[in-house]
Amino acid sequence: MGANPPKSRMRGPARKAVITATALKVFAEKGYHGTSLGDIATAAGVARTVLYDHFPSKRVLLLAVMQEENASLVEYIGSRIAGSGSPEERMRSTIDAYFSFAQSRPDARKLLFDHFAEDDPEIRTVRQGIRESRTQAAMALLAGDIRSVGVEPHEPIAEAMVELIINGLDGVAQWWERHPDMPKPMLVEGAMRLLWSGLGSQR
Amino acid sequence: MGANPPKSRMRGPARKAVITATALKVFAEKGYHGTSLGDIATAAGVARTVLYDHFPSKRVLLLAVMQEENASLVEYIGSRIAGSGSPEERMRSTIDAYFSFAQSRPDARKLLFDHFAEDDPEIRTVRQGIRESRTQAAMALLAGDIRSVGVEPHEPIAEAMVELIINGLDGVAQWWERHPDMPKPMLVEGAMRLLWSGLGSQR
DNA sequence: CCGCTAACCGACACATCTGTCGGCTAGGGT
DNA sequence: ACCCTAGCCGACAGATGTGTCGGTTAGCGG
Repeated sequence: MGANPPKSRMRGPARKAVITATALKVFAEKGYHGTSLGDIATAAGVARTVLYDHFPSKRVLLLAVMQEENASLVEYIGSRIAGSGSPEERMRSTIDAYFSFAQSRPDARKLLFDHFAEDDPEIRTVRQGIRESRTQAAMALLAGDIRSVGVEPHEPIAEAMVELIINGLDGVAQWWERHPDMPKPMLVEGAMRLLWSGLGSQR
Repeated sequence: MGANPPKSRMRGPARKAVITATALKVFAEKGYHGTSLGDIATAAGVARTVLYDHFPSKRVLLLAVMQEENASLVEYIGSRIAGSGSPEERMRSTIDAYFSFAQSRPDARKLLFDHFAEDDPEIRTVRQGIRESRTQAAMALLAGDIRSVGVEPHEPIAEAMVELIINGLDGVAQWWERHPDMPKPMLVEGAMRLLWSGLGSQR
């Protein structure tokens, strides 16, 4: 996969970075149980045991990659939310930011969103924490809009509505991966039409 | 897990039914790669090799269960869609039907929706077919509503919007499983508020 | 009551995967 | 120029999982 012939040695941190980047790709594609450390090692161009020089186990490797990519997602979205503008504009820019992330880092999106039903208890716990923090962040963003349709943000139903929005948008991102020709602005427009205006609005 | 002592022999079809029912539970909980035939056999109260008397391989077993449960879902929803009433009423009853299904058959929902990123090529293909037919069915249901907001149902963006709705509703169903105290009518109301009225509607 | 089919199971062969251990050597530090 | 550490690897042990084969027996049909 990479340029093997040179066979040069890397420094620890550099090799570790190669490993996490490769692990992201493979885990995203095949899921936790579906990938072996051998898969990752081969794809990264090193012997399998090298992975153990950097991570004590397969589980810890996945966890490290998940934490890393989640931080990256948070940073990515956080840095491009429009602080000002109308509520509508703010929501539009957030949706736009998420779709941008999905486009520029498809593996990260898959790792964080597509494999939520893994069975390992410890992984489940971490994943649950990530999801909850994500839901809370979205809740904070949408609190005003939710209130404006007559639901108080602290009510449980508000959380369910936020889940609908998050999962719905990710569903669009998944669809986009299968239909990459669709221009992003059109997707944003379609999502806004549904979530902001609603299907019941006459035209 | 079951009443073992009697140790009575079952007829072929009855045993097969026990196996598929058990396989549904275990696959739904742990996913394809996460479950072994030993897990299923133990949970079903038989020796592992008995599974091979009914299915030639693990993959075929999963595929059989998926087809079966998908048929069940289609039948369930199809039989309770309100044929008459306003577009709004029709949408509400469909959402209600899906939430009812999610509540009465949680394992089936998980098997069909939560594990969409399995890696086995053949499984992927079948799963993709199931999803496409589901999207088309929803599209047929929503065609009128989609058109009424200015999007033609044959445009690709319409498909993306349907994906948003489906994935969003399933996100609510997932949330409901973690918060079972929420009464269903309230969930339906919340989903309608978002998808029908939209967040932008003043109150 | 008896035989025979179909249900059931234990044991085996083979493959794959995780994690460990000790050895080799590239290449930076001195 | 040499050392010696940090990066890299092959080989091994143990666990787990799939699929096969042949034997055993429950219990239905005659």
